[in-house]
Amino acid sequence: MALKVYNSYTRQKEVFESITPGHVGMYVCGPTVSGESHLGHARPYITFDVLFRYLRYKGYKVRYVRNITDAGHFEEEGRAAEDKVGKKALLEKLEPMELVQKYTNLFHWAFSQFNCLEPSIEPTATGHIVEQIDMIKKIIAEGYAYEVKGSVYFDVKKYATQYDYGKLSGRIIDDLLSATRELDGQQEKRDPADFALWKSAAPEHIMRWSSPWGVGFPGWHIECSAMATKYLGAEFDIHGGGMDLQFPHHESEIAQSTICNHISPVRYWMHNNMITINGKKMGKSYNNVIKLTEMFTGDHPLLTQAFSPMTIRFFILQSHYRSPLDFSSEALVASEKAFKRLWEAYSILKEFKPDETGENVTDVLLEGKVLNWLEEFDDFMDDDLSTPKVIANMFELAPIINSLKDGLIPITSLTTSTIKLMQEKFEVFMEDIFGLENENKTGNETLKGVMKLLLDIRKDAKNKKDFATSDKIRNQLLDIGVLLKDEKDGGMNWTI
RNA sequence: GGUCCUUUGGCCGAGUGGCUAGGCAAAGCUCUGCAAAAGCUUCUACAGCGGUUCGAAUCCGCUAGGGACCUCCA
Repeated sequence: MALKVYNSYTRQKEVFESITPGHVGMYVCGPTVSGESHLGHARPYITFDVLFRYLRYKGYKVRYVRNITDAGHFEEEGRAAEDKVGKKALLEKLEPMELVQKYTNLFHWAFSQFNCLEPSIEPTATGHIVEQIDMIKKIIAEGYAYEVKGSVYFDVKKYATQYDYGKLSGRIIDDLLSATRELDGQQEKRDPADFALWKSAAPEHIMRWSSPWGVGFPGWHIECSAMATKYLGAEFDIHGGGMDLQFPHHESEIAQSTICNHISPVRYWMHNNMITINGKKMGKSYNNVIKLTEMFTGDHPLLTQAFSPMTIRFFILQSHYRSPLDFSSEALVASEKAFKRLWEAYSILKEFKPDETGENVTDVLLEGKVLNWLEEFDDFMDDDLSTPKVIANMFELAPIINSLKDGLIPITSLTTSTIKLMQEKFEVFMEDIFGLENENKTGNETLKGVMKLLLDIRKDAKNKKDFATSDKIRNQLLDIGVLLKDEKDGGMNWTI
């Protein structure tokens, strides 16, 4: 089956066909490193990490470009231009690049916790000022930008006469052009809908570069256009990002690149929906953010406990990326338990020795069901990354795995090849595609030795019906977070 | 105000007109020294009203609630 993705540009699911067979160019808008990443940021980077992993699974060679926005851009056109990064740096008495480095490191750390693969290229805006200036020059030469007092603006009105500005975001150009904004400096622009390509820098502005139009800094939208063009070409396959970036950011990217390269830059625009908290989007402007470090430690009034990176990753995968996802501690707790149960079943599955069974099916019905659920893994992913459905199927299989282990279902019910397929599919989807990983810290050899000793003592106690000792060991271990489970055959299991 | 989206059982969330989504919680049972885990079973919902249809959570309309974007935002 062919992969289908929802293209925001055409507003429908389309069969994915890459421009260059076997290769995919993918660009995702990265973080602005002027602050700490919060829960909302986890969604796009995990979503597109799964897409990246799935494309590779499908056999594509993928160049995944995700930028770092480290050049502060103005907060609002026309208003006194403020360099976000520069401004905060003053307050914290740090060099701008020191701050950028700090938050970039933190970002990298958080997303490695999420087991996100590193992008193929992670370009920084400050490292591509030259490319951005070149691109602006080209746009001016093409006649779609004009300079005013050291700033350069894109001429949206002119662009709209030939191209469909507003198509991606469903904007009506006349509304945009007639929109009136009571902002200072608005007079500079020929039309309120015009956006800045280059802003002249006020003297107090720390981040500044020389340009043909004077000292200043690049507009926000131009960095993505410049870097995407440089590393992926004039036309590339996938551009991803949060829905809130559709307008004006992505709309403007299309305009800039189209004028510069004479071709619409992106084949498939993909946008993830927002994470909400009490029904409201999580965002700086709403003052309702929960930072990732707070999620990991549980140190936030809205959190009843700490939540591990894998719990959060699983929580995000349990909903479809284009649906809004409402955060609550309760929902995270549910995901934590669900993930634990699923991973446990997966671990059990890994231990199966399929050779014990044969090629003679003793339960045709079950065999058929299992095979069907497994086949659907791929179908569901092909259908615009329906991760929740894949997970639902995994949960259909979990009781079967557990029953096979406990002997409630004879192992001979399924053929060798089915067991092997199940093992293979679970491994590929859980680990390679979903990027989930074991969080148990049971790998330490010393700890293992100590635990073996404790279990031996407890087994002896149990055999002597010394339940006081047996329970003491179990309860005290539970107090420090080690869960003991007795098994049917008298064995014992433990997890942290 | 404009554009668009959304409203599913106690909670979270899939849902392509006809077939049990799934998870968490809760209850009962089985297993068990007791637990835990596991297994089985129960709880069967689609905001309201009207329409289309043999048949609608799914399509259309109206009403009500919620949200996103229009300004930095993933």
